[in-house]
Amino acid sequence: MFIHITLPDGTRKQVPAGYSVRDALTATGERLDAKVLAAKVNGEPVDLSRPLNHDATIEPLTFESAEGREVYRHSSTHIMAQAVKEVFPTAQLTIGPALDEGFYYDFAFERPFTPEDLEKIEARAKEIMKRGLTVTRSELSKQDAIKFFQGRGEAYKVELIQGFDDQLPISLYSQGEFVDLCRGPHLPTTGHVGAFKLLSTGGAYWRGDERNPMLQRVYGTSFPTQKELDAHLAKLEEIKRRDHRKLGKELDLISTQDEIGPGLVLWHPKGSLIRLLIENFWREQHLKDGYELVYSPHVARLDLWKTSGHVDYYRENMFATMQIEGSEYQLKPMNCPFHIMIYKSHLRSYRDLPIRYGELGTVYRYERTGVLHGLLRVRGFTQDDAHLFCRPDQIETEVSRVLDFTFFILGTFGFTEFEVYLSTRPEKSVGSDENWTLATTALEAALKGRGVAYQVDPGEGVFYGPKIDIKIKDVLGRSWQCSTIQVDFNNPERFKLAYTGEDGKYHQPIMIHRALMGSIERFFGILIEHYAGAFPLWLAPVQVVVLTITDKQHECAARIVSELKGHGYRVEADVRNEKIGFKIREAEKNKIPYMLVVGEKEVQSGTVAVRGRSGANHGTMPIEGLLALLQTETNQVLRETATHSQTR
RNA sequence: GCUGGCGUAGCUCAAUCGGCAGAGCAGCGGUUUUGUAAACCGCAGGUUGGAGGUUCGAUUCCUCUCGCCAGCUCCA
Repeated sequence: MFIHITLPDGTRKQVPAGYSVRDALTATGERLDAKVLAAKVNGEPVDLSRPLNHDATIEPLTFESAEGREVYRHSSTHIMAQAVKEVFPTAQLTIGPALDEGFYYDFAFERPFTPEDLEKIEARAKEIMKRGLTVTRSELSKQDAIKFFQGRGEAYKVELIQGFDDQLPISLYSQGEFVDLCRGPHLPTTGHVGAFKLLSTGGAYWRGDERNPMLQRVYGTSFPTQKELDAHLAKLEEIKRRDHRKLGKELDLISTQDEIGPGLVLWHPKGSLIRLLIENFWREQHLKDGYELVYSPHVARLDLWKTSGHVDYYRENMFATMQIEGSEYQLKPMNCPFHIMIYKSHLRSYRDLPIRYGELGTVYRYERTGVLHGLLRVRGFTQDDAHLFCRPDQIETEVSRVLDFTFFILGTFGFTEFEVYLSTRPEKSVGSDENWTLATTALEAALKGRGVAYQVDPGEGVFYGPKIDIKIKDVLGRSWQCSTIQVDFNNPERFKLAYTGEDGKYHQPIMIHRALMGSIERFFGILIEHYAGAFPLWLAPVQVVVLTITDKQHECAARIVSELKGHGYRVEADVRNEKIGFKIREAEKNKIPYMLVVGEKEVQSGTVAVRGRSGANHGTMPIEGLLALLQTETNQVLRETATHSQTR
């Protein structure tokens, strides 16, 4: 009996039934490309050794595809698990999946793995790769599989299998003495992994639940070649080099201090200046975009948060209340109730809507100590918050506006790639089906209307309404959650918000919560890493530094500084009794965009020698030339701003 | 919060077995007047995160506590 197979290029072949994928691919004498790791048969990833019994389309998988990499890393983690079992026979297997850039495996073991253990495991894993063991798949009934793993003392595997469907066979993969429960597929042999490295260890709860026992997780990664592995390791180094905690300290931008408390940030003058520039830009653009800016207090009566529902839904993340003159007050975890109260301060007409209140509002949230992280996760932070009050029929337009505005604001900071998620109704939620459908449809329509590609996150919405989350991609390709746009019908109800309609009757407005940068602290942390501390000219705390060769140029330097200051630039002069190399080194370390070297020659000719950050030589020019250079660079931001305003 | 690791000068790091706490950079004082990423000499800088304990003696060992780091969980 013969079957027909179809390849991605449209080629069709006839091969005997029972041929393996590999045989089918090479049936007409072709050589199997060494890069082929596994294959997708009728869309399902399978081993190359899988027998084919029916007509099928076959798509070979290589490391180039995400699915191919997953197979590769999955086999890599099996190799690591085998190494662990060989070196530490008492370790029990649990689970070990592939990740986007590597893999991990969780083991139940009596103690944490040490760096020395890691070396031993890695050495053994490499030896297993050299052995080139054939990886074979087998199937057992659920009962037999349980017996098999019980016999091997793998209690966690037994527990996993017990949760599986009784009817379906359980697949196992073995290589040498090592056998693991696994869906597969896998590489043909352990020799197919080229370059392999273990990276770190850490604790992880069994099934991710903190009530369960702590397992020992080992992270690693693998690539076909050492060169690719080295490139990946270099990227990890680059991430370390850009760490905002390190750069924030080195550049004297921010600090956190024990005496003040964890997750509470001090903004030093240079960090504050950058923040001021960001905030000024933010305010200007919001005013242009039809927002009204407001301020609200940092504490308020607890009753306010009872009304808003935060006491019921958010208490775990709130600081403790304080007793003032017999009533309870609460440090604010959110800005929305205040904006609502401004809305409520007088009657609103349908003609007033939409109303857009924006605030750089500082909130305080109690976060568990273990989650705090530099600027990215803190306990006191400022949200670039806004609340839009609108009629149901205005949701779509408002969301469209916000989308445009978001991409514009984030684009100004050099973020041009985004991941957009639409989160729909979760199980625990309030509100009518009509409202949920209305809001979700409006969000979807807005996304489609702006031509934004998005993914749906089912059930990931907030309890009070659906939302759009926007993640930005930084220069290293990492994604960061910043922007969120959330529809809310709960708070208008809780606070009894109303507007007078055309019909003279009261109607309930819809609220939209939105933040673009999310939190200024977090956004700043991301910016530091995105720019590696080398802020663009318009954000650099010091834009230009004048470096004198000898003290004969002091006067000239002072003149240049005052002239540039007159044009609004942030300039300093370094007239210390130091060699020019020393001054340049320091300016480089401070990542100052432009250095003006002024010596006898420049004084004579009335010019400056312009050196850009990282050594760029712009040559010698008169001050006017420099001003033109600076202006061109800052104007770029302004021009884009103007373009956005025109489209409004 | 949980598991593990780590807290020494402003910063980066030393200190053998429990035996006088040290270096580089930064700072300050001098010398040097210098041409594109570190001139030279000197001075000063510390209750070794905090509290308790063991010991003749603790940076070192033990207990507690605060903070940081990695991971888990959670999230702007």
